Amino acid sequence: MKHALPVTREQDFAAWYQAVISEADLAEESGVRGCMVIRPWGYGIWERIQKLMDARIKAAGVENCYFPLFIPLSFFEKEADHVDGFAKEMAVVTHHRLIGDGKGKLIPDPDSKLEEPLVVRPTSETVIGQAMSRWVQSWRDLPLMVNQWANVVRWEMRTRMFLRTSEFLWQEGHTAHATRDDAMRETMRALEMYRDFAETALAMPVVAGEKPENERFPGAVATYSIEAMMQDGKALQAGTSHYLGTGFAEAAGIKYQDQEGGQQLAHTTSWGVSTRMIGGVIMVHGDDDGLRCPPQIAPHQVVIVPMLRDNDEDGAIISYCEELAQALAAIDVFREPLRVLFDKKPAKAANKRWGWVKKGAPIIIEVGGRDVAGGNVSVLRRDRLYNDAGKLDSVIGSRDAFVSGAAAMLQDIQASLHAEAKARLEANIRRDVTDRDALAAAFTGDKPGWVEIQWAKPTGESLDKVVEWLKGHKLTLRNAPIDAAPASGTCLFTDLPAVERVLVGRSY
RNA sequence: CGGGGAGUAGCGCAGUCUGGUAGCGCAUCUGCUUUGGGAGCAGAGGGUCGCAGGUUCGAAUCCUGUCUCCCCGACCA
Repeated sequence: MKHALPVTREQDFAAWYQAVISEADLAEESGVRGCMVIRPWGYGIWERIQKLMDARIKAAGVENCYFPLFIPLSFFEKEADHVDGFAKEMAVVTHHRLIGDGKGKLIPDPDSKLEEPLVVRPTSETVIGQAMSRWVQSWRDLPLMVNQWANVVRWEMRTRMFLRTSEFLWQEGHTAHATRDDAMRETMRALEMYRDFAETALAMPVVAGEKPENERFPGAVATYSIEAMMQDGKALQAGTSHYLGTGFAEAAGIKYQDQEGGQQLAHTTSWGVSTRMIGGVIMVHGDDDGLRCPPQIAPHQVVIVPMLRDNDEDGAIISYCEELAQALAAIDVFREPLRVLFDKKPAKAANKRWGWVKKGAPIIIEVGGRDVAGGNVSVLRRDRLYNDAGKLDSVIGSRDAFVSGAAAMLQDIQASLHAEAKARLEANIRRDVTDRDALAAAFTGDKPGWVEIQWAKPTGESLDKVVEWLKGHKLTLRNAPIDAAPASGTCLFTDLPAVERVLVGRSY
């Protein structure tokens, strides 16, 4: 069977991933290390993610705001664990002016050196904490819940488009609460928001759980994540929510006067999802013909491609398509107007069709002269492109029937993408491994999936030993699923009674 | 940041060892012919060979430096 991409998932998953990004016009290299140009189709997907996530954030009573890109270096020095975690990957601004070097080049003007270097934000806990210390005076000011949509920079050693870029786009929620319980409730609310968003909007099944101590956000008391399984079995951390305790409040001075008149430190949280989610969508839903974009986040849900012949029939085809587009745009699906594009670009119809296949438009409609004459449309569903004979499954049917069923078809595509991914996730989590040799053996195949094991939740040196053993097998602890079955038996690393279960897997 | 590979037309590549001022395929453009479906034939346009120095009468080719990408490792909310 001929496929649209030059390489299949089976042949080389990493090369396939890059092929999807390039062939679907999602993003491209920028010439700056680890930084990508997000092209309109990729950015359109991000805008959809923003729109749907932003609604959920606001529904929880969190308000949007914006903080500066530059953070004074000294802000990071106040929280020791936090600076340890980020120091190695920060971009720093030290000068504010350029001068000619006399040889036609520009260099930073030594006279323009900043008194205090400015860090390009890797995350904004410190600067937002500073503001919170001004905004919070009384118990009546709590909870304080803000979010910002922003870009951040982390100078990672090894970058991969969407998955780990030097600069990336995200939202970061930051909240301050009077009590530990309130802050924990918010931490779990954000986690559940992400879990539901991934499953519903992205059709991407995930496992929500608590990260082990060694995987915690620098400075956090507890870190929770949603983990998604890619088609090669690897795990992708697709969102995180942190309970920060009072450490950041202490560093920034977020204190409030309680009802008894005493001074108390606030309990803070932070949580975020980023453009990494797009990488997850690619690796969960993509196939050998490109991306399969879940309808909820597809910039165009239905694309109409006219089969023009440069003859007298063209006018009729164009008006037929325009009327079809209008009829579709009047439909609501997922509680929003259906997004339809009539692709009038002057290109060969077959090339346009394959272009939309690679981009992953959920439904591609082809309209030729015979369709117009018969009141029909040719429908191609991206989630199941080929029929049993291995041919493109382009189904000719009545235009009116298609229009009245379009919303249901999009919902069906969203559901079938989710079901397919969910089945794969469940089929690839093993729960029968009880010793270390078996654990290592479980990861010898090509697509090993994950293993859920009994876990005594060791800490400190005991945990370090476990992590070292795992590292020797290229494995990591993903998270302790919050909805896992109760622990039973002994931890295969420590031989102590298990207190919970934890997922082990390879990761991105 | 360590080891390996690579940067030549929009894309994919050859040419580099053995220096003599650039070639192929796809794409693009034009014309003709086709057409329920990623078309055929003919012709045309497009590159200071990643960048900066150096050697040389002459550099894609040799030397030095540098940037970016890919793979493995280290690192990683």
